[in-house]
Amino acid sequence: MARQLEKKYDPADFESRLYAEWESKGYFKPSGNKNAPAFSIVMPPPNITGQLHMGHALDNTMQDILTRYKRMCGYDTLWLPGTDHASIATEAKIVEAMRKEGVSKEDIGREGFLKRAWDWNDKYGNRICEQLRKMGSSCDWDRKRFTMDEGCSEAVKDVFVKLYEKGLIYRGTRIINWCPHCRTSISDAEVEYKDMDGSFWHIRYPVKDSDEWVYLATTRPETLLGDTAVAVHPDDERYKHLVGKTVILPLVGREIPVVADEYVEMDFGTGVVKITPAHDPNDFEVGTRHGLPLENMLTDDARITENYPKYAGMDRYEARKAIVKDLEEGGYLVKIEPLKHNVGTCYRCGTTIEPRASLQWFVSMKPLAAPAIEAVKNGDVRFVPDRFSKNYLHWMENIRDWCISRQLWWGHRIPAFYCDDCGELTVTKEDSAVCPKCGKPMRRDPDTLDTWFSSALWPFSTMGWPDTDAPDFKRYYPTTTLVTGYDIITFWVSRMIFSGLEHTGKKPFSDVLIHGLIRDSQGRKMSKSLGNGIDPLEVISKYGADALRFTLATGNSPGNDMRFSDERIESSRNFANKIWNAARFVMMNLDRECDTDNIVTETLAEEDKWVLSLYNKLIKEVRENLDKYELGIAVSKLYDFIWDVFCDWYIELVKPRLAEKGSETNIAAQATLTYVLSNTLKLLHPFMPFITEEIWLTLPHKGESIMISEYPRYDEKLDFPQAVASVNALIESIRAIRNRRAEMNVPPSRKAHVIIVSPRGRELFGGKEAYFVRLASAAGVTVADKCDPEGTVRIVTGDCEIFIPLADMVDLEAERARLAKELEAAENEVKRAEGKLANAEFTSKAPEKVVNNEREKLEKYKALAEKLRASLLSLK
RNA sequence: GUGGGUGUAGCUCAGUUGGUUAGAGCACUUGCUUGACAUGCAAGGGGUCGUUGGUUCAAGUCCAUUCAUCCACACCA
Repeated sequence: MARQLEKKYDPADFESRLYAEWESKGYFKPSGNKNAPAFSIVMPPPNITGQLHMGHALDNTMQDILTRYKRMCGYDTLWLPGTDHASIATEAKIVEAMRKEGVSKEDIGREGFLKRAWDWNDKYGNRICEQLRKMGSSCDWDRKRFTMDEGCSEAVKDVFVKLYEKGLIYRGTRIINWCPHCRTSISDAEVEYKDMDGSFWHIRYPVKDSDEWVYLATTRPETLLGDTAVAVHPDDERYKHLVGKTVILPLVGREIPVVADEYVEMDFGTGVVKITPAHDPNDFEVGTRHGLPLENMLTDDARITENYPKYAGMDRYEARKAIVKDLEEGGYLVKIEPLKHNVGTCYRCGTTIEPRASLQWFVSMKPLAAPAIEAVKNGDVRFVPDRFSKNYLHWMENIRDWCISRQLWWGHRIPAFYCDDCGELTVTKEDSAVCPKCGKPMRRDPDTLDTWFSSALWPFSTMGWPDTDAPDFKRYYPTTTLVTGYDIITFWVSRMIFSGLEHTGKKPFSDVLIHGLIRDSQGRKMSKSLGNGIDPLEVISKYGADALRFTLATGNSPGNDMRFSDERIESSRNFANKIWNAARFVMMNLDRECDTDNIVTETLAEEDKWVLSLYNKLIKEVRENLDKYELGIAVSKLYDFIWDVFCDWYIELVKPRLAEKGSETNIAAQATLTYVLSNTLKLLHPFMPFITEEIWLTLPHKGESIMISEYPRYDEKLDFPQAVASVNALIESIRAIRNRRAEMNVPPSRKAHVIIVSPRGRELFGGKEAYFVRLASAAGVTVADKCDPEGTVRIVTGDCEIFIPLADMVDLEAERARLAKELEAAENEVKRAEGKLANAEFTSKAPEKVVNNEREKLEKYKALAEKLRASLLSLK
């Protein structure tokens, strides 16, 4: 053997070494085999500000499992990595760092700021990629992209100009969500609503030239400054006489009209609503219908404007206090009620959003949404699990126009130019544009685009689009599967779908595999503020990447959250350790080169055939599970096979034969051990790439690496049903004997006398005496035509009876009780089966297989009950 | 308000198109220095699958009801 495994399993010994080898040998690159089907995934690009967290770890483990599996199945496989410039998050981070230096954005200007941002990207943008390497991610790093690299930027410009020319991007004044902290607009999707305690202020406005008042209530009294009307319902008899009249705005003295609008609900409150078109989406609509002026009363950082000298410069909450106080003193305040209401907050910084009328760029969504809805409805794009298509459709069907302009510097600058001279607006991909109308130089729009605008193009902008002849675009687009969490379906998945359809005419991917969140051991979200996050890198350094990946794959069912705990990661590490030691055992018993691609079946013992059959079944099931994205099920089957079948039974059964060096049976045992181990490692490789490679390379093997070997295929030549039945019977008997000995507290040092089996045992266990000796503490096995029940403990299985001469240890009373209990259970089964079979409905309607199964079971339990009865009798 | 998830052993969770006696890990009890592994081995206890009803020959699995819990979206000033 070229190399032996270290005695102790220590993943740090080999994980990074193997990764470097794989990468340097180019195994992560697509095979380029034109005859093979393509399989492609684009990695959801992590933010350049980000550090690897458990969410990334899960997402990338799942992608890597699929990629490695498909690669081994012979697909031409591309997993394309990259990073996202994350405009708002990155900008906030840099501004914060600058604040500590006492420098502001304005101080250094746009150029200076962008330089800092690019420096940041150079310094930290690659950090997360290094961390993904530690996970074992087999993505093609040579194809790594960045949302602001040249190609992606070109795609963004192209898309913007095309959509503008089609009339699907427009500029207009609308109510948008304004974050006073980030000082930018954000989209509807970026607003998080939180329940907060607030108050309901009831106030009254005097009607002009009358002693009447109108009573109304508001959660935001300070917006009174921006009121340009009050509204009532047109059918409201109480207020009909007021419509068209004028009320006087308290504190301000502005005269504003009373308008009639159906938006007002008569039954709610007093039926009168103050209308602040510049600071409320609904009021904006009312304002538009009635031609009301927009009165913007707040600055960018949510302070009162100079228009209201008494309050100017106060922030919105200070102003609220001052205004309430003034209202009270002026006799306008009626009462204050406590109220819980939902307040929109910025998803990045948590600041309360200020709805604000503002001139921004928008994408007209309705026309783009229609085909995106259709693609999911007709199954062209499939969500796994399916229930998420409902979320998606709900979002798409109720979609509003997408505000895409951001008052930030870090990002794709909007390719729109304004001529200050003639007022012309030009949208063009050219950078230094001259006004097409008057030839004067133009001023570029200072705003940048929403980060998600470029993310939406990711599946094709990374493949060379807008060049539709780009080789990657032609070969790997549309991609096969997108793997992501349910939390960004609206942000990202939906936008990729409509963008792909609109710009490439094709869906961006066929399947969307959704996973849940990783929670802590108490089920809480991992968050910085709670400090309960578990760092995947720490887990890797302590337990290894394989253990982390295995933990993330185990119990992974699509769309569901999972908890992460020390117990689970330890159990995964123990599994890795188990494999390691099993492999060491196999190797120390090898004295010849074994063929791991083929196995000669003629000389195999029954247990060899047994393990091969179970292995063969495993291949079929694991492949089926992986094809259906059932990663958690596949991995638990591998676990059970390796631990229970291969280690606990097969290795134990085969041990005696390993001592018989040079014999035919010894050779067969070595061959089977090696064959099954080596190929099971292949099955496991997508889940635990490092340990499987390290062991596989040490075993006899053909080829350079397990990761480019062929994934095992089901082979009917390896099915041996008779051997399976026979070895299962053996195992059942050994278990039963152990069980009896344990129950009777037989000390392990005490070998039983020779075990006697009933005649049926001759066929069942002929030649298998050694197993009983080794595994069931027997001194030997004899077959008796007629057993002496005196002085033995009896064990009855479905197939035969076993007698152990341990009479001196038997409490006859307890023995009888035990047999009686077993008999009762058997009789109950007989009754149940008989009842079922007596039911004509069952026998006629149930599938034949199920009925036959029931018949066999009935026979089995009848025989068992019969034997138990005989045993009981003989004890009397 | 609308939509959705979850509820299975003490804990955390699997359970694939309905079909043997419902599984695992951890925890627990008992016994083992078994020449691969104590990160281990063997044996064991522990569940009326949230409730009630229905469909079916057959329900943890499908339908309805209800309770609990979580989430998403939308929100009336």
